Amino acid sequence: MELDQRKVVILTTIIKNYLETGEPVGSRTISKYSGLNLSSATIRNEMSDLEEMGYILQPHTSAGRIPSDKGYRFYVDQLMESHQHEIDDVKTEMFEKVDRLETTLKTLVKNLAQNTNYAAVVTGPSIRTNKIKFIQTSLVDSKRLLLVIMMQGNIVKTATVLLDGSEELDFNRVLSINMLLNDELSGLSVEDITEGRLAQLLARTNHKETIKAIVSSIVDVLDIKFGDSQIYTSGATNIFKYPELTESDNASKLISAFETKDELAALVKGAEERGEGKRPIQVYIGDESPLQNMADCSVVTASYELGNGLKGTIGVIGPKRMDYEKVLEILSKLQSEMDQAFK
Amino acid sequence: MELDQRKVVILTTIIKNYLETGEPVGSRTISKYSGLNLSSATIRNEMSDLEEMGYILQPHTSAGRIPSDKGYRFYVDQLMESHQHEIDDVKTEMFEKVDRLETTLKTLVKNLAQNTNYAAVVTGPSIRTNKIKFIQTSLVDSKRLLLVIMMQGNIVKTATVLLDGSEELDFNRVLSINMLLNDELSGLSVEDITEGRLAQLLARTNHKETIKAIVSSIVDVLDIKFGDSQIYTSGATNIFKYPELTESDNASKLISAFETKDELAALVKGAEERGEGKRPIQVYIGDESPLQNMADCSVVTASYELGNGLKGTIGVIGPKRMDYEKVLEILSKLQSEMDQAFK
DNA sequence: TGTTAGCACTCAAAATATTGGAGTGCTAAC
DNA sequence: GTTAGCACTCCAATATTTTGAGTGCTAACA
Repeated sequence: MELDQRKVVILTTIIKNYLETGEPVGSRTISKYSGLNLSSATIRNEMSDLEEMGYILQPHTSAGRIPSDKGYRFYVDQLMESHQHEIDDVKTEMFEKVDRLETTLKTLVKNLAQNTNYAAVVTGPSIRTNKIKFIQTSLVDSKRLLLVIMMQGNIVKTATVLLDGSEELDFNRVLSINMLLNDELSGLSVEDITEGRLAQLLARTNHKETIKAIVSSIVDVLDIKFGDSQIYTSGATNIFKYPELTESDNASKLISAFETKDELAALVKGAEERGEGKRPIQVYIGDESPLQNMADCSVVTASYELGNGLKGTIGVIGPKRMDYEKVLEILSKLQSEMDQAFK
Repeated sequence: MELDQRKVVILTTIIKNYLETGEPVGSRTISKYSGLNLSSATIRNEMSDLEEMGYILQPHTSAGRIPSDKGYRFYVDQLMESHQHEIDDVKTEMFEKVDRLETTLKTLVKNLAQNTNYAAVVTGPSIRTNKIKFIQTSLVDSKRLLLVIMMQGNIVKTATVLLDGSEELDFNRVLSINMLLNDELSGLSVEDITEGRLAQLLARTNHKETIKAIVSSIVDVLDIKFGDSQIYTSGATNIFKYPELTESDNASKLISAFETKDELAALVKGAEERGEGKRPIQVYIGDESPLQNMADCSVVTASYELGNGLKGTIGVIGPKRMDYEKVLEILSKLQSEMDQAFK
């Protein structure tokens, strides 16, 4: 059977109506609002076809129809087509304009949640692949060094290094250690700090123990798992606005995912990687998402790039009957707002 | 009417039973489990008295009784009495043993939620009253300084200072600026940084614009509102385990409080201040809590002290039928664990 | 005088029955 | 190909009944 123009109109009408109301849509409703001027009986015939083709389904006999995942997929693909220019715009360059990335991301995620009325998640660039700009240590007391690392994009990480006290340090020695560290390590990412590098470093100093402790701290701070990578969420409570996400213990599971964040991080990062080379906005509908908990949700992700390989992701999580059109629009709007913020 | 021994036993039995089951308790149950060897009829007479006195109430005629807030209050006060030694123990000194306070607090709050099955919240010491240990700035590029501040308790804050470029800086100039800053500001809290201080500082330097920018950054970073002060939460989803907190849109409100955190911060801080000079553990039952959203909850808070005026609070939020005994116990246990952690 | 058995009564919650209406599929006529 | 009409289905809302836990009161008892 073929999906002709009339069927497309009917399918779209069903979906749009269902997005608004969340109730199954009956033939009479479509007959009235599709603009096709067909009687409900005719519509019924077409709906029967659409159901057979898998685009819509009945929750039970004698109920109206609701879109299936396949139906949503068709709708979203169509939408992506017609918003192509906006979508391609999202990828943007804002490297080095960043001053307080953290603050910006927090604001961003908040706006996103408020504007969409869905839950929002934003990840900052991964530090694992980010490169060290400079390193600085300073003496806190006889057994402690304060370690400050600045990464590309002006992201700062700090740690305290505990010393065993076997090597005496003073201001000048710390200064030379700093010079050595910067000389050897700046421009590298954690992944670049190999055994070989370390050996090379140690060959150039008398303070071997101290250097060992510092480097191990550096790796510690930067070599963190998914879960700990910068991830901000907002609007988790928005899911309470959609009954289909709240029934039984769905709500509990979803909220829990937002509380622990690592599942979310994996989801969003996964989207980023899978999106490699593809369009920068991706939509997962229901089961398409890799997460069990999200089987009743749709997830829309957009990646952004700060340049120099620093990438992050913005995501919106809501019910399957999400207002996809609005979400796509907002994602591209936020992009330009971020541009403003980093001017 | 007097609350004699027998009435106390009955009241306690009602409360304990209700804590376990969450269901109204009837006279027959008490007759069986109180150990009093009285018939249900006698118990009924006593319950009638207890109700008149306001310790218990009936959700509706011909239902069993549940504790009123007054009843809970009586029970908790009694409990506090018998656990006095544990409770007084909670106040502890761990100043300067702290190495990564942040990590510890995160672990603490997680443990607390897991052990109690309630929601947990922990606040770090307020930075406003914390004193500066040392300050360090370093040149990032011609228009940017990296500012690192270490506070008492080895809490580190960083910021980037934007310069207008009117004053040229080099390594040695930054060094002298650092010395000056430490000389003038270390040992002070933000509250101590007055106009007078600033003037005094400026009198000693040629880099007036730079110093102004730096000090304003320092104040910015440290002089933050309640909401931004260190606050960690965990186990918000535990509230789904208690139906009485989930019905209608209670859950939504509670979870939302956990998401935004500032209300929570206010609650917990408030407890800390109101607890000034009193016992270090406090219990708020239902309406006793200053927060609307928490009217159906009980909140137990304990304050800890790192010494030198650095105080924080640990809180547990759960249903009114909270296992108060267990919570009090766990709070004192966690305290000793923290001691261990900081050895 | 305090305790208890017994009984009539109450009321929420669970189980069951009733109804209404939105929606469908099918058929026959246009 | 389109449509009116009709019998049929089934959810959801409402009403009804049943059940049982619990109460208060009274009268008898130790």
